[in-house]
Amino acid sequence: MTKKYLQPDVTVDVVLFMIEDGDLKVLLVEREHGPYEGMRALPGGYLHEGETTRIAADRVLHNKAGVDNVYIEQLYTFDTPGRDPRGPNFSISYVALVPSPLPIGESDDVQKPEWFSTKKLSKLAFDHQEIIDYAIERLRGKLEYTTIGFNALPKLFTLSQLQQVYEVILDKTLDKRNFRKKMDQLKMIKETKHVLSGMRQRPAKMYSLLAKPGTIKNF
Amino acid sequence: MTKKYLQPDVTVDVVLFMIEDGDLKVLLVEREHGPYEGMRALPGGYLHEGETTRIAADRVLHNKAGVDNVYIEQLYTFDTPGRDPRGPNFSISYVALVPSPLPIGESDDVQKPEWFSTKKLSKLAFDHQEIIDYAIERLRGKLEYTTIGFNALPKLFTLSQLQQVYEVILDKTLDKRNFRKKMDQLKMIKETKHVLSGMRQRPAKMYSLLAKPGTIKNF
DNA sequence: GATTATTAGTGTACTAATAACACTATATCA
DNA sequence: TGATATAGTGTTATTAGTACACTAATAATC
Repeated sequence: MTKKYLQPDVTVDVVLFMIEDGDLKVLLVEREHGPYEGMRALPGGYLHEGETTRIAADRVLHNKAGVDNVYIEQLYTFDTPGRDPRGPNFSISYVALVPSPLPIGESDDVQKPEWFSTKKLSKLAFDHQEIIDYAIERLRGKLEYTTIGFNALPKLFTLSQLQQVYEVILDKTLDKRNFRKKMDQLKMIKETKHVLSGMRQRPAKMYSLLAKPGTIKNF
Repeated sequence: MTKKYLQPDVTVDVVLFMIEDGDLKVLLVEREHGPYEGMRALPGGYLHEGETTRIAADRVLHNKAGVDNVYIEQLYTFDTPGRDPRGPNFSISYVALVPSPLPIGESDDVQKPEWFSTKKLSKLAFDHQEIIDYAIERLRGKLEYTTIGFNALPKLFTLSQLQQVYEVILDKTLDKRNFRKKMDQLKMIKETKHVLSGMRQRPAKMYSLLAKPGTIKNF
């Protein structure tokens, strides 16, 4: 094919969220060279030959955060002209939500990935702030009608932990009794015989999700 | 930049919906050559130099359907390997919803665009059936919490027409009185002094949308 | 071992939203 | 003028959402 049409560079960027210390945090790396050197950016990179964007996103998550098999979905394709000063570039972005505490060790990547509160971010490289804002919006939307929120927790969790996931993502406090009533009538979680104890307070019952995360609707 | 990374061809495909005869219809063209020759496909094409995907989508709509300034939003980026037998190809897809009856004349494009009911489609080129299915899903989702549905109607419309938009997209019948009550309490439309008459029945009051389509939430 | 601090866990009453349901009004057509 | 077709209109019952305060069980402290 003769080059009559635009063939942009394709990068894949991942907005990886985690909930920690009652805060919604996002994983950022430091740019080592090129445009925006020294600034914080979303973990990402060029698409390799033979890769789908989904596989590239998995690779980025594995290399930068040391996580595998996490919830991930395609977010949006950003193609504003000039978003990369080097030339035409599309960012196919993905959102992911991983459990806290992280089950796997940190990565040995050189770009020092770090978690930052989404509430106080300094100026980021490229249009990555815009991408993060859009990702938060998507996360909030999906929280209302899917089981996406459970991805922020390990397999066994307490109702207080679950409520905190909702509170942090929606950025508002919820009533404890109403929240539990809702969870009860949705019949999506089941009590286990485990308790979370040793925490200077009454031990909490632990629950598990009945269906696969991300599938059930009608919250 | 040396070619170490994948630079796929980028096509933009548009899922253009319209409601006609109580049916959700999608605009398809006939492929004149290349793979899937003679089969029906979504209107689309390669991205030109200097174009954003959004501008390319507008161009496709203008050329294939003769419509401008319609509601349109990015849907998804499809990149399954082998989706185009000619080589690596990304389809950045858009969904659009246009009013019926169409305010503008048909296009003079050679690919004879035609409207087809989404309920009975023959086998389509590429993964376009998958794209349409996903577009319908998105349309249904957005109908619940945005004013996207109003884009299927002209500026003045009757409540029965509006209800039909909801019924056709959601593929279920709605109760007339409950629908009107809901519209009333949402305070998003206002009565005009126009009526739609000449239709072998009692003339219907015409209404207009108060806010900009696509913006308001909380349906 | 008694006291304190901390979070877990529970029910009721009020309000708002949704769902089910049938008849009259006004035009066109024959 | 009678038939037909769609417009337009309220009430009741059910379900979901919201507001709100105390007791329970543990760890930590003295």
